[in-house]
Amino acid sequence: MKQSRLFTKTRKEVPADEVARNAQLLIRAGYVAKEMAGVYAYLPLGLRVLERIKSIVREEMDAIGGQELIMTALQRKEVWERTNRWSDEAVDVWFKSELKAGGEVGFGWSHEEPIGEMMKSYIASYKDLPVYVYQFQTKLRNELRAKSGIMRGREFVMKDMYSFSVGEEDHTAFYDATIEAYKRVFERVGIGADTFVTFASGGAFTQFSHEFQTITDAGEDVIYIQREKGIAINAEVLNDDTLRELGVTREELTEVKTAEVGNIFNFGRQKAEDIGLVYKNEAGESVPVWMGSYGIGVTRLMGVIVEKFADEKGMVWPEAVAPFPVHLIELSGQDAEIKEYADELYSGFKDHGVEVLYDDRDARAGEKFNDSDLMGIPYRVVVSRKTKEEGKYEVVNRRTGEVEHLDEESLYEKFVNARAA
RNA sequence: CGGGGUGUAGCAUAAUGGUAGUGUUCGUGGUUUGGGACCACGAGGCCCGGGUUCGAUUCCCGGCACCCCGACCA
Repeated sequence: MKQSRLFTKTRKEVPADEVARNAQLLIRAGYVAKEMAGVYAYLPLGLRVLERIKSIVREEMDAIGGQELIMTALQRKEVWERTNRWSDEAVDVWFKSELKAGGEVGFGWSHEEPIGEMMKSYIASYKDLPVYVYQFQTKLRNELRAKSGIMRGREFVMKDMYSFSVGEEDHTAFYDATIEAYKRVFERVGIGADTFVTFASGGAFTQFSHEFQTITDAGEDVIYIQREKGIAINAEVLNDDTLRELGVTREELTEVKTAEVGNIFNFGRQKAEDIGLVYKNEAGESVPVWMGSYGIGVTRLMGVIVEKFADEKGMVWPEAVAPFPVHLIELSGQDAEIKEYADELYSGFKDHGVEVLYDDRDARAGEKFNDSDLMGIPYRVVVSRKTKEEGKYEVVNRRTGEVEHLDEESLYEKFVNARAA
């Protein structure tokens, strides 16, 4: 993509109404635009990152048998009344509205009730199970206070998956498979080393739920970790009973600040019983389905990635989620010959299937370099009079600053299929 | 929801009871060209409603928005 055609621009000034580093950088670099408190639009560069993350999540969910669908944003009041979660006392983040034809609707802050309700139409027998479905959807939550940029908004994208199983054994197997799939997701997007499967409060159905917590000062949670044993405990459930249960002592735990990037809940049979989702077993008896719910905050994950890797110059995207793998910069000045030379390389990248953001703007080197640093594309390829005379292109690693000089073929080789690896 | 703070140009900011200055951005011209270069000219602004006042961007009241701390976050 030619940067001269990109409608977004960078800015030097930090927005006065943002304290969160992720929002400051994403806005300055033109990845997102703030619509209102806690609500952000995703612009072309930001959308690319979001889609990169989604495709990784999608691959891993598909790999464990997930089937993608998309539920509705508008939800029926009756469905939530059935589980006593329509009232604002029970759920304090509801957005609600009225139908002109009469009656009330809610804006989806979660989808476990509606999806369970819908599944009644498709699950009748043990032969219909298991079913694993997931979606990427915008959730709307009427938070009293939005904060932390895109890490905690009133509108955000979440991947939520729901499992429907016949018995505890199948249910637990899938629950465990999801933990592994989530680990792969966080590994692939680059935060695996600092992301912990964390014991957290379990809600009504089980003693614990599992959260995926990533170490970052920008987070809102506090957890205690024991790296060697791979154990992490949310501060909210840290007590003597928990410690004994998990076989750790308080002394060996380290306190860290984290952001919750994923969580999984085991509903047992309770949820299905509440909503009346039953199947006939082999004996012909009606039995509630075993259910689980599994979430990944996609936009929050993007924010966490920004927070974790940004340096003083701007963002630094891991290759797997970067909007482009390569930022091509031409420093032709008024030199038409160099411009043409750079254009050819741009075409060459396209011919090799490498997605490139090409800074073809009539701008000075400093401006282009600063913008490039801010945008955080993993590799910068520079074309100038100097590189033409040398017969090699300059390749700079955004994260390490390491510089290579490659000829055209080595350059293509470096980036072709780089993302598959 | 409790407490606190702020609303001035696209962005970031200053001053002011007598209609506002700077930086950046943007436009034009020129000199430049490997880290936001320089010069000239130009464009662009006081959140909304009410009150006090001869006169309000400024003071007062209300609203709205935004930010911070806390609470909340199945």
